[in-house]
Formats: sequence, structure tokens, C-alpha cells
Amino acid sequence: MVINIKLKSTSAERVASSLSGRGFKTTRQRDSIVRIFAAAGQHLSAEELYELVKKAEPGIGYATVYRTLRLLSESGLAHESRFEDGFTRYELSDSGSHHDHIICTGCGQIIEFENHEIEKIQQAIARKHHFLVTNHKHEIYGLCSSCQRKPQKE
Amino acid sequence: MVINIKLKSTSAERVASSLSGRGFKTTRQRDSIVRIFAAAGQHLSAEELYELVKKAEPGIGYATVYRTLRLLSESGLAHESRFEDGFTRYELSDSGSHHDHIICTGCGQIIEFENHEIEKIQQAIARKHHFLVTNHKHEIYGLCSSCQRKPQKE
DNA sequence: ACAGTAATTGAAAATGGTTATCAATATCAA
DNA sequence: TTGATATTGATAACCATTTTCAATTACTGT
Repeated sequence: MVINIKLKSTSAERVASSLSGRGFKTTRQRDSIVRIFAAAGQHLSAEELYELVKKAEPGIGYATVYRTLRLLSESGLAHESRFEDGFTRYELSDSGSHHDHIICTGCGQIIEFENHEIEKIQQAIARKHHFLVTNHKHEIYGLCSSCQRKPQKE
Repeated sequence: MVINIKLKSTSAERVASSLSGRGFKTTRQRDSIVRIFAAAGQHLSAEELYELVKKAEPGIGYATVYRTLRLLSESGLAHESRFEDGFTRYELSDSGSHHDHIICTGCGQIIEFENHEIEKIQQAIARKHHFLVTNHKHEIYGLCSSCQRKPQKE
């Protein structure tokens, strides 16, 4: 007897079904991209994702990765942020909760944070200037504990 | 009788003297760029500044504007920020005080803000992750009051 | 004032991340 | 299965920014 209780769908499944639900076609390439993206963890650049996907899908084109990333982004399934290092990084958005980033300028490590207090102050500031907030971006740059102990690149 | 008390130097003078003090040469082009930058107000992109400078200095090259902007930036006399609209904007830094931005996605208007409370929380968050903060960036995107009343571009 | 030296300039080409083009191919609905 | 339409991969185009390089200019010491 097999008991198979599906507690919750994986990110990849959730994204895939969300895409097909929106009228987009399911393709082998998109499946690979989404699955690998979900498995790889957060904050990938298009190039990093391309390199990973190429292992599973050797013929994949650069443009397809970019297109899929934009598709996910426009569908609200992924979120893109431009960091100071010059290129755009993406992360699958889990359940709409917004978070911000602490970035180590030594090793590139990215940590997420979320702070309700800051959001509240932010709203108050916007209100003072009669702004309707649609979005925000808060990045803290610094050195992680291990990079504080290493010499910095010149 | 002429009473001419110089209360404080202009931004342009301050920047120019700071540059020559650092061993950089004073050139007509740099003077124009800095003077026009100081007079034009804040948050200019390289292209916008180039267009302005061209009126006073018709032969000016694109590269010179970029180079000067980078020079100012590296000397700490200007600050550059990459907004979501794709290109980098600069502002002359007045007295080292850091501030953040509220950007209207309708009309591009940029308002500055500064909030000590947020900075404190930020430090606490960084400390919790054992980070040494060197920098931060906080941008609030939204619609200014007048853009809230206009239809949005499709 | 003048020459020597090193920095700066303008024009144009190069760079690098990202997007558009287009013919071939794959997906989906009927 | 077939036809309409979306997607793909390769490549060219984009576009902000940077580099290159020869000509010019600013500063230093005389």
C-alpha cells in the first residue's frame, strides 16, 4: 500500500501551473529553466541561470533564459533587482512577501531581511509627500563577518 | 563703498578647488561641467548633463562628461545612483549627509528623504547578521499626488 | 615667457548586459 | 492530424558607458 499525501506543491510545480493557467505554452525549455531556478536557490543572474540550465538542456539559447526570466517577472512569479554590481538578479517570489537585501561587497553573498517597522516609517514618509507607494527597494551594502577579516581587493 | 562679504563658496567653487587640491588639472571643460551641474539641480543623468553642457561648451565630448562625472564620484564630490529607469543619475554631494529617494514612476520626479530611525534599525539588522555596513540604498517607488490623478501609460 | 612632461580632450570604436529579429520548430485546440 | 499561433535558437541590434589613441592643453621648473 502506498500512502502518498502531497503536502504542498514544489515551487517549480506552482510556477509551471501558474504559467499554463495564464495561457502560456508549456515547453521543455521553460520547464527546465523553472525547475533549475527553483532548485538553485535565490538571486541568480540570467547568465548564472543560463550556465546551470545548459547542463540539463545543452542546446538552450541565451535569449530563452532572458525571455523566461522576463516572463516570470512580468507574471509576478519572480522578482528582479538590479544590484550595484551591474547586473540584474532574479529570485522566485514566494507568496508575495516582500523582502530586502544585505549584500556583502567582499564575497557577493546576499542575505534577505524584512522589517515591518521600516515599512511603516516608509509609508509615513511617503504620505508626508503625498505619494502612493507601489514598490520599494532597500539594500544594505557592507562586509560579512568573514570578509571583515580578509584583506580587500584593490 | 562696496561691501562684499563672501559668506560661503558656491558648490561649483567648492568642487573646483577640491579637485585642483587633489592634483587634478583645471580645464575649461571640467569647469563648465561642474558649474552647470551645480546650477542645474540634482539627479542628472550623464546624457542630461551632456545636453546642458553642450550649450555652453559646444565642442564637448560625451566621454568628457562621463569622465568628469566618474572623477567627481570617485573623489566623493558627487554621488551616483542607479535607478530602475535604467541609467545612472548623479548629484553633487553636500557635506557628506546621506539621503535616500522617493521616485515617482509617473513623471520621474525625485524627492529626497532622510530618516534617522530607519538608519538605526538598519544598523541593528546588519549587526544581527554580523555585517559591517559601508553603504546603503533605499528607494521608494510610487506615484506623486498629481500623477495619482492622471491615467497611467500603458 | 618657454619648454618639457604628463594629463586631458574629442572622436570613434569597443564593451557588455540585455532585447529584437526571423526563419524553423513545437505546442495546443479543434 | 492539422492548422493557427507561440516559442525557440542564432545572431544582429541596442544602448549606456568605457576605452583607445593621437592631438591638444595645463602645469612645473627654469
